[in-house]
Amino acid sequence: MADTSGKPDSGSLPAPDGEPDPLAILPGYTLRRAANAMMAELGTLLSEVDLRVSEASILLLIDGRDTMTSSQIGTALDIRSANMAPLIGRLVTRGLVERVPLDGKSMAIILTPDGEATLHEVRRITQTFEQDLLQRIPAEHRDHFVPALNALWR
Amino acid sequence: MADTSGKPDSGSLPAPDGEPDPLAILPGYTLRRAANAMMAELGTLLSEVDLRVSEASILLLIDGRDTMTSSQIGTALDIRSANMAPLIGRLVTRGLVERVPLDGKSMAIILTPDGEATLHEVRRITQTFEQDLLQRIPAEHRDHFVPALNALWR
DNA sequence: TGTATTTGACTATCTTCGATACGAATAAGA
DNA sequence: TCTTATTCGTATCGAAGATAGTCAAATACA
Repeated sequence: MADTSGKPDSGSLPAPDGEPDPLAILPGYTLRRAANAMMAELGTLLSEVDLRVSEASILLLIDGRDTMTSSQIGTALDIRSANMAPLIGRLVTRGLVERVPLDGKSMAIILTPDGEATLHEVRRITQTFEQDLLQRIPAEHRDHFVPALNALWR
Repeated sequence: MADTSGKPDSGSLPAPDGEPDPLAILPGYTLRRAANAMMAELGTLLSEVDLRVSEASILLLIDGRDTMTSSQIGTALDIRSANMAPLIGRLVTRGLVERVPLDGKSMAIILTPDGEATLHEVRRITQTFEQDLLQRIPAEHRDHFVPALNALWR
């Protein structure tokens, strides 16, 4: 930082400020950087309720549904059933959801009262987060954001 | 952000076809899904040259520069130095880059001839990928995509 | 009805990515 | 010289995602 640093900084070295990241014009690269930055931020916010992004997503998804199985949740969120098991397991251990037998093979994953209370906090956190995210996007681009993203995976 | 006044949403029926993901209107969620989908796709494409996305990014970044240290690369790509070490190590092992002493402490990471040849393949792959990505976005949203994303992290 | 296939939940294990914590060597400053 | 900074690197951890495969229940069908 200090201009007296021993860094050679010879004439051939591009100035740190004058040389923009040449990758920043690549849509895929900016998509990755933006998603990483936003998910890191959301993760920090959600640490307040000791939940990870994927866990919070599950709570948001199953709210108001009482017959969603773990495999249906996995299909909706694109999480393999092998990865759903420990995910649901942790939520069960924490008393946020419970498994209710549907037919002897399938289990419905439903919110407990504690889960509903936590979900309330999750909604508060995510709504603030989503609002802030949109606010950072210049107004003229804002309405194009979600439709453009949805075209990439839906 | 939920549009409570919008569509009746078919009531309580969890119809397999008619039940859209209620999270799909959340900007942060769509950002994550789109980025995951795109990076998985790019990863598949780059497996042709046996490189991961982060490794290809490094090659693209250091091309034409001969005094970039591993810490400068890490700063540019937002990769911790602890994670840079094995990343560079693998590229060195594969003969794509080499470490050149700058001043006895710092090492410049530069492309080898093999690295330049591989970079040529990487450019071909990523250019096709980036073009395809943009093509998937409806034309009226396309020009807003990169500016909106850049507002989130730059 | 009886057999075969599919499905749902789960375990174990592997890979990638990112983050800390720490150690060694060099450079810079008191 | 001694101390502090920085740089590079190690070891290790955690989250997320993927494969392979077990087991039992549900379903399809001859």
